[in-house]
Amino acid sequence: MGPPPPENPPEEERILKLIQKCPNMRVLRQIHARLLTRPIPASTLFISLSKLLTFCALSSQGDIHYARKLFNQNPDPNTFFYNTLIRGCSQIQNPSKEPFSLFNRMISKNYPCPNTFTFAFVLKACSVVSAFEEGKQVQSRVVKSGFGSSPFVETALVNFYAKCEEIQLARKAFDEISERNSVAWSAMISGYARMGFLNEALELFREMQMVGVAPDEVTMVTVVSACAAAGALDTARWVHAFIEKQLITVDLELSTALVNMYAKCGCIEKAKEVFEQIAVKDTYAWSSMIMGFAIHGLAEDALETFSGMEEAKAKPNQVTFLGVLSACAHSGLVSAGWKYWERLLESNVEPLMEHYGCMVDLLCRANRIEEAYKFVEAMPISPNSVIWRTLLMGCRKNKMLDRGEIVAERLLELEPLNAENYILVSNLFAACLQWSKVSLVRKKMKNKGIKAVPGCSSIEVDGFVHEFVMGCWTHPEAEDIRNVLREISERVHAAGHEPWVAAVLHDVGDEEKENALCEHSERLAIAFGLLKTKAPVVIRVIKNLRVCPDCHEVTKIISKLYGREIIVRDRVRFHKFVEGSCSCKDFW
DNA sequence: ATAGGGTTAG
Repeated sequence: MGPPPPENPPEEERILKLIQKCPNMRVLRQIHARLLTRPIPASTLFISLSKLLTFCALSSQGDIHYARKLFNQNPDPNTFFYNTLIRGCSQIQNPSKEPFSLFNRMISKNYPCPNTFTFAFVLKACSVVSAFEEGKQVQSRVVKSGFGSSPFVETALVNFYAKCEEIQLARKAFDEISERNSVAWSAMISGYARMGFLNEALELFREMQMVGVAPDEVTMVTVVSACAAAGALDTARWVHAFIEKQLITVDLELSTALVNMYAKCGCIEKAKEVFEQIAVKDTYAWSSMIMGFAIHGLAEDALETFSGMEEAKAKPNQVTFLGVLSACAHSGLVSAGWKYWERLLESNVEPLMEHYGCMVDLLCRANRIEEAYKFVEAMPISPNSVIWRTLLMGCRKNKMLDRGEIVAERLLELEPLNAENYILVSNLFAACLQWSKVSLVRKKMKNKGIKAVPGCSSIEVDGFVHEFVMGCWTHPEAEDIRNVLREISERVHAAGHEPWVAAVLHDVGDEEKENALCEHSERLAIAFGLLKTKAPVVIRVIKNLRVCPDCHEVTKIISKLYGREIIVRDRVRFHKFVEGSCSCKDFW
């Protein structure tokens, strides 16, 4: 028999014990009330309130409103109080610049003094909302404070610049770190990955290993994402093999990144294989797979996967529904699309602009332009330019001049400085043979001095990504590429293809228009692929815009004439050209 | 108490 438990432990001990295992807000409120009504030593009260604040601000069971209340009730919040609230309110659903205001309050009152935790948290908070100006102010305080050499602050700074897409500044901050650990390397590689700079990301990854820092699973996620963004399959396979050889833990995040990588690199089978090996799949993993099927035009697989997700009791989120709806759109499954739209409305997921966009796309691809227009008119949120462009593309395809002109007007008043819009409107008029209106649009565009975003295509050869910009001949092997293009042009012409010159906006003669078509970036990339590789190697091209109708036709013909499989990932989906036809069945 | 990671319409 041990000693009997003390019958009346002191109140403060009981309270500290309660806080220790505080399970939810209800209990927390009770504790808080007790703290305020019982006589408790000041030091205990102080520790208790700190713990309560930490729970409210950071626990998934917490409540940020209550955290703010606790903070505001404190007449003299110390640095820890500030830090905790700064961190807490950057982790909520819709974070604002509130963390920066809190930081500013410390600075302007000159009390309490920020420490390395403060700087790391507030920089993180700025990165979450891409508050570039605010973050720069924090940075200048970091310099003055002398905390600039903390590895946490240094890494937070790299991450902040990277998230604001200030990649040069990120690199500068990274280069200034004296002791780089894997966290710092990952932050920098992640920055390159998000910008789609595969070559830079890989170079840094190699350098990291050269200086003897071991990559971990987070590093690999960033490298895998870089491969996905670039659509570089050879490198992707190498990276996957590296992960297996180095026995790097393939956790849920890395698995999901791999699924996405293979899907974005055009290897949907491999994506599926990785996906099926995930033991417990969460919403991200399911969504990634569904989206993968969608961009490959495999609607049935996408919808089956969605059913699997429901059976597995994983909760679909906004991205999941985007995948399902775009899968329906890409395959012309109108009634299925409506069905899932209903499901979306029934769920707790709030439909975003993107979901409306999918529905408009679904209807337009199925040539139900009037239905799509009515759908847009009934939208509870004001349609954005993407919605109008989608409608306009539908009008162009169906040569609906009157409806198209109405849509064009809405589009141009909403976004009068985007070259893409003028090109689209001009294409509508060209499709309807309204040549005088075509030249009017061109003039308008010229007068406003608007320049089109150039088409840009890339192809990976021997582990290096080669980029081609429309009409740009700066590649070292430009002369050889030009010769290949000339040969393609002749052979395609001999096969009876007539170029679709309406796709060219320049005020030039037909022959020049034809030449301009031949300089579309995907043609340069494909020509380079023909030059540098031999069958059965698949020519894989990534393009920043959508494939133009003429290039789509020509690529089909090339695949037949040259006996090459060509896979083009454009802005919205994959096109797999084999033996003269495309996997999209000309529906895109 | 700190820094780096996965899905996102046309």
